[in-house]
Amino acid sequence: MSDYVTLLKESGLKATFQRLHILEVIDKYGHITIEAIYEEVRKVHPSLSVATIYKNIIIMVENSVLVEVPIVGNKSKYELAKRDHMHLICTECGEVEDRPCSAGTDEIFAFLTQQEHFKLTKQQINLYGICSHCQEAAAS
Amino acid sequence: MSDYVTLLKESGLKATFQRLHILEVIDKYGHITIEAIYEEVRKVHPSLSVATIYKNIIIMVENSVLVEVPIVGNKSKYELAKRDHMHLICTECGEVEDRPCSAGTDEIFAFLTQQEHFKLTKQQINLYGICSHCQEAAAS
DNA sequence: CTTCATGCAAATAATTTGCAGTAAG
DNA sequence: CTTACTGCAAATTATTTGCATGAAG
Repeated sequence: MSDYVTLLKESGLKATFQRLHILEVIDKYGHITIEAIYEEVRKVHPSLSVATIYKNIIIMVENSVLVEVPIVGNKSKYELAKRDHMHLICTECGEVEDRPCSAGTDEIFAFLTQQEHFKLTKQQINLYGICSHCQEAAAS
Repeated sequence: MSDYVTLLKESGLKATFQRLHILEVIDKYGHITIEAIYEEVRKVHPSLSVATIYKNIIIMVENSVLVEVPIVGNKSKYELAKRDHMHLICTECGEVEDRPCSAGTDEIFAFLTQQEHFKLTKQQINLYGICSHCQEAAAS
């Protein structure tokens, strides 16, 4: 799994134990808050400081290793950078799941971009609702 | 303009001077941060406290009078609740503009919802990029 | 070696809370 | 009247910063 080393170096960042550990935790959970990363990471590496997490999240977002997913009514979560996708965000349990962008949205956006003279750099499509799991739980 | 009184009452909230004032500021700016609301509002009503702004934003979001628009790398902005639309968010100047959801996206989402058994309650489509104004400014 | 990253503690910023006083309906 | 709202100050939480030490390349 540790080709995070390559990823970091290609981004001009040193591959420290702390960064690799943070990346592994994010990968494991898919989408995770800073606070949760901190709690998870310090199980293995108790001396790792919050300041280090903040500094690293910021620099890894700047270098497009990570992506911030801001969430209505909650703290932002972070995910590994990957090709465009949508988020299904459950407002009950807070889980975030990725889904491919439906065919067609690309064209719509491309059109909008040209018509608007808006230089698109990033899109975030976030669908909020109740996941099937929480719906089942509510039905009992 | 002050049919915010009706809006608030229908939502079960008292129509205080402070709330009306906050709503007018949000309407005037379209999309605005809590901090900016505070600065704007205290020009007219210097004794209005930040705590009041926070409490009111929270309760008006809960009652669907307002909508939070979380923004990557920045504080959330708030807007009056209105029918679904997209946001064009300029990463240079921070401006947010509304655009109608392109025809077609509704169907895509409806389909996804059924297929996923995900009970959709809200969608946020945020397109980040550089607005035409900032592109021109950069070209000089 | 040299540069960049870490960890700590302190500083700052953001948000929340409790409560006594006030205004809305 | 009665309930909900405001404003203040204090408490809490979140984030940032500076700097001496340590690790990566």
